[in-house]
Amino acid sequence: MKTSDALQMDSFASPQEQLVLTVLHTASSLLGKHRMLLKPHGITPEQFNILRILRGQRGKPIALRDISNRMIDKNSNTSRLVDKLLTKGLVQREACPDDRRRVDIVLTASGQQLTELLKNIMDREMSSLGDVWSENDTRSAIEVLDRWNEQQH
Amino acid sequence: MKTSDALQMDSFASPQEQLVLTVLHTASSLLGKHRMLLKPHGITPEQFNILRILRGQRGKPIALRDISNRMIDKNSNTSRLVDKLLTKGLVQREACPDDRRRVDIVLTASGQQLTELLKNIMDREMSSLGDVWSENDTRSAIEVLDRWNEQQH
DNA sequence: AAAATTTAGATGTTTCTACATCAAATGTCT
DNA sequence: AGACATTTGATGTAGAAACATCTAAATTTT
Repeated sequence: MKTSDALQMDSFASPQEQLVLTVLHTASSLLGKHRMLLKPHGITPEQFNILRILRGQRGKPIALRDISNRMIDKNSNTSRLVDKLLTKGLVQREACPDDRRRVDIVLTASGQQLTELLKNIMDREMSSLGDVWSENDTRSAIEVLDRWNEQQH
Repeated sequence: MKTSDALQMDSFASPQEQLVLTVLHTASSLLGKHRMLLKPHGITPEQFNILRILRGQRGKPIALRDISNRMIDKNSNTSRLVDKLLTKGLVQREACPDDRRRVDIVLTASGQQLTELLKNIMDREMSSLGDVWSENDTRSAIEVLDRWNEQQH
């Protein structure tokens, strides 16, 4: 359902307002879909975000701080999200020798296994988007959105 | 900061994945900005969403159910959000004569006043987006995103 | 080196979300 | 009409976000 229909709005103050609402609505919808896909495995999208970051490290430990910096939602409380993953035995904490304030995180074997499984699920979902979004359209939409992001901070 | 820089990603599996992450990141960033703008007035973006819907009614009562349908985030618990607005004296509940299950909501005078103030703030914010987003680019980005939304449900 | 500042992470608190459940009113079906 | 299903909204609850605060360790300043 188009955003204007989903929100039952028949007019917008400006195309810019419409884009803002469309982005917010699309994000909420995408996140809902991700939540649904991950739920059977007891993982939230926020937790998966961390798993994906750790996977990108290919075994190299990464400090909690650096995980935070790479999160989609910078407000997420990475400390407590990692706690959840720890409880599930998916990640391990390691003391950081050269800076004792830091806490390094790595995937455990079962964490790697689950992450691969989830990544396959998510990749399949992403690749299905190719049917709706041509590469050109996709790139131009990215460019438009990022133009706003570049202005921030 | 561009999304790829903000997330410190140097490559994406596909442009489609990049767009998904860009949409999520942009939405989080937009929402953060809105939260910041509304905070001095004790209103969250979710609450403002309801105020904006009520404003669109121009005094005509609207059932809680219909507010839910028009919310950006369909998961929002409209019942409890309206409670917050009630406590602040911004809205009023009214019994609905023809269907006693329903609860109609209207803005109070002070609710109208605050909503106008907040709408001015948000409109000013939106119109500043015109500097980054040309009308053509904006329309095409909306079209691309909505193409995915149309596929859902 | 001592003092002051900054940084990394944990934790406390309040509010909100996500999800399930519940009760009452309405609608449907036979 | 009576039984069953659906709709509308409220509410209970676990967990997460938002925000502030706190401790320890490192860095900078003087």
